[in-house]
Amino acid sequence: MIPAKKNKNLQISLLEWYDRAKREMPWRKTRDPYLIWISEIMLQQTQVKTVIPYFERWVSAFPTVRSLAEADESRVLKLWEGLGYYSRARNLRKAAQLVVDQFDCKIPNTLKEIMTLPGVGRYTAGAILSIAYKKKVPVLDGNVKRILSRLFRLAENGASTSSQKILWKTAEEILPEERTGDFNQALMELGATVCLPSKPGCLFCPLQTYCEAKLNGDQHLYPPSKPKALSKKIEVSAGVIWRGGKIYIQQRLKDGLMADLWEFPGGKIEPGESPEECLAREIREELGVEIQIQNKLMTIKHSYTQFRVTLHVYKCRLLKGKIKAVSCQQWKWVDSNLLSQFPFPAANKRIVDSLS
DNA sequence: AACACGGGGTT
DNA sequence: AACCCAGTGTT
Repeated sequence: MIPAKKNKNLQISLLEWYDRAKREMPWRKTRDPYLIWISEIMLQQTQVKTVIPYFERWVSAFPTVRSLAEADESRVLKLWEGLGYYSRARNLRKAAQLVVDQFDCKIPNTLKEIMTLPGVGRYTAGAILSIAYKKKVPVLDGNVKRILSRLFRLAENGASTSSQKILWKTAEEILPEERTGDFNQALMELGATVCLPSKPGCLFCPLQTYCEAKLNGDQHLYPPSKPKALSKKIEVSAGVIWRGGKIYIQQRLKDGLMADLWEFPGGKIEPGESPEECLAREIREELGVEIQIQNKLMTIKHSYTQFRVTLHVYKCRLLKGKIKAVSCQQWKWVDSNLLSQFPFPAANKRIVDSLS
């Protein structure tokens, strides 16, 4: 809980700052729910500067919900051209038709109803209700998350569901009774112009005397950075080749990634290739033999620093050919209960564990 | 909870 | 080049 007095003072300071420092934006000259709605959709993941010309053109082309509802989709998309996330435009048109048909041409003014419109999630719903209808409803976007995290030293970055929940709750608690729409916009404005992600301008911040992170001098620690996105995903096949009670393994080259470790043969699945096709190809290329795939043993997901690997593991046997391994230091046929003596990379280790 | 969706700005 | 951004819908 936020102490009532602190909350009140903080609200006053922020609103004073907003009145003084807010930037001019076309949608700040209106309280038409339709126009507020359009602006909020356009502003999703899109910067103000980019949105302004699109908004102006849109208002001229579709000044009312009805004009949008009656427009051809191709014309709507043409106006959106270059703005990205095109489903926003398609949803906007669909939602406009819903508003005309089911809500008597009026943008709904309750959270429950407005969120039935395609493209309107909790953020957008909160923005429209608070700005256009003066309802006391919070918003939570990237800016507000960052500010709340710093203001209350919340170790939340919004990554998990529970973290989201805490942030929404806080966004609600902090809300003033009056001027809720301005207050919400003020939070976002502060996040966009002062409380920046990397270099927060605390010296110019109207909330500097309330901000727990600033008071502790550790504002740079909030919000805690999200775990690095595991950008690249790769799919790999590996084969457990049995011959007379023994299993084939090979030792990786002495340089490079996971040097000198042992592994099961296999490789990366190429586009359009099935895991089985991949395995047969890789073994043909690396060992010079043909194999028969008997059955799938397991699927392993494993994260490396730079990759997230899905490893498809198959039990196989040799069909024909004599093994002559390339791109490995040496190879061995090993009794399954001796496999664990050899060092394997983590993902391969899980195959070993299942075999012994 | 992870992912796709897009383009532009920042580091 | 990676990361971030006034998010939402789908799986």
